[in-house]
Amino acid sequence: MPRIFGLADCNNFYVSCERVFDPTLKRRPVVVLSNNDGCIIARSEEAKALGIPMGAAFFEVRSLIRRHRVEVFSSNYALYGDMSQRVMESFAAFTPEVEVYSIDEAFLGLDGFSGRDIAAYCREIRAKIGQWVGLPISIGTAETKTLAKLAARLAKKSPGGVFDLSSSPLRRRLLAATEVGDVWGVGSRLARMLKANGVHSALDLHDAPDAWIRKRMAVTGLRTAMELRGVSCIDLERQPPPRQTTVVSRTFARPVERLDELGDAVSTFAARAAEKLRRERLVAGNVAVFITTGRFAGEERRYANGATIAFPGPTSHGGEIIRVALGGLERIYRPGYRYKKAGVMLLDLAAEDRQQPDLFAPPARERDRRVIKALDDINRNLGRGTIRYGWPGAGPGWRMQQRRLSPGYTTRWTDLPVARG
DNA sequence: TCTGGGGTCCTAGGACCC
DNA sequence: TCTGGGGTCCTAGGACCC
Repeated sequence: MPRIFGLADCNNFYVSCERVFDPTLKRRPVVVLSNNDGCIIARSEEAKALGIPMGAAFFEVRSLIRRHRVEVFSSNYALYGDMSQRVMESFAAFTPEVEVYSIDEAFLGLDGFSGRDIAAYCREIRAKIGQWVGLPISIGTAETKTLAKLAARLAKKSPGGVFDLSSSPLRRRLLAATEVGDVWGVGSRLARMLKANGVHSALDLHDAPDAWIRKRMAVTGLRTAMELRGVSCIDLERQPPPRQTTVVSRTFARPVERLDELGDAVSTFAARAAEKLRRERLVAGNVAVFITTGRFAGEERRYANGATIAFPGPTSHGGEIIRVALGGLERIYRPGYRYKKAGVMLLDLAAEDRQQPDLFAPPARERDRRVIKALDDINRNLGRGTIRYGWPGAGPGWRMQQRRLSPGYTTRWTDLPVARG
């Protein structure tokens, strides 16, 4: 029996959430802004029609917004998260197979309903979500997740907000009318490469030879092509896989220059990250801190750096995480720059109850890893080239390693930000 | 002046061990 | 000191997603 997947997608999710709490916003242009009110992250249909692009900097479209009296909201993630949860829980009334894919999307397993008119069933789901939660959604259905994503795009423009691609006699024609870059799994880089090679539509990719796809797009690309052909390669994931990393980072409203101010920010980020960890009963093995100057600084001197530090043992202890993160910050901070962004990332997450020390990691190897990590942090921010480094006492003579580093950058082992043992 | 935040996966290539 | 293959682990970098 062929699989049938549905993709349910909330329309203009953040804007729709705001409308639930203020119905006078209906049929008016509305946008929602990112943190610091920096740029546009959600638009109502009316706002899209005015030509306000997704991701536009707020200051760039300010006059347009004023002229057309667009309603503007700062984002309210607590509200959106709560609304999202209500929608996702509502889906469970219609199928036991629900994969929460993002804050505003879920894949639904609809196999069991093959005997029924699938589109009619989806219209029922849509009506009930509208009634129970007050949010408009669209649902696309097909034999694979990739096709269901395409179907959901078509559903947005269909009367009734539902589209079943599995039974559509127009399938080839619809694929031909879909830009290859609009296919799930084909981003801007691959789209450019594909177009340069004459693959313009989803149908072109569907028809391309496997060997060519494998060579140019790796296995993920091949999987995408197979999915376009109706062969399901990406299954539903009812339980989310365990989290591997968590990040708290922010762009500052104003440039920050002083170490103590950066320290305040980093402490806050570290504390939040630690909270996330404890909420999910996880522990972290490493913490990374990073700071950067602006991306749009023009002539200004740029600087970006990060440091990764291993905890003595896996931890979720807020105080410890803050302390270690601040230590990392001190290592990478350079005065005289205008910093625009900082962040703290917790790595190597594991379930709290299964933590055990790694009994098999010899100390020398641990040190080796830390040196390489420290160098890679430098490396990542400076570019390519080659350096050699080592330290005395590691066997006969110095142990030497090679790492790529930026041209023109030289260092001696004594320069390295590590303790010598 | 003002340009988001948080994730995952795949591959190539080096280190290391036998 | 050189030769060499096979396997594993690790990382950066590049790609993707919302």
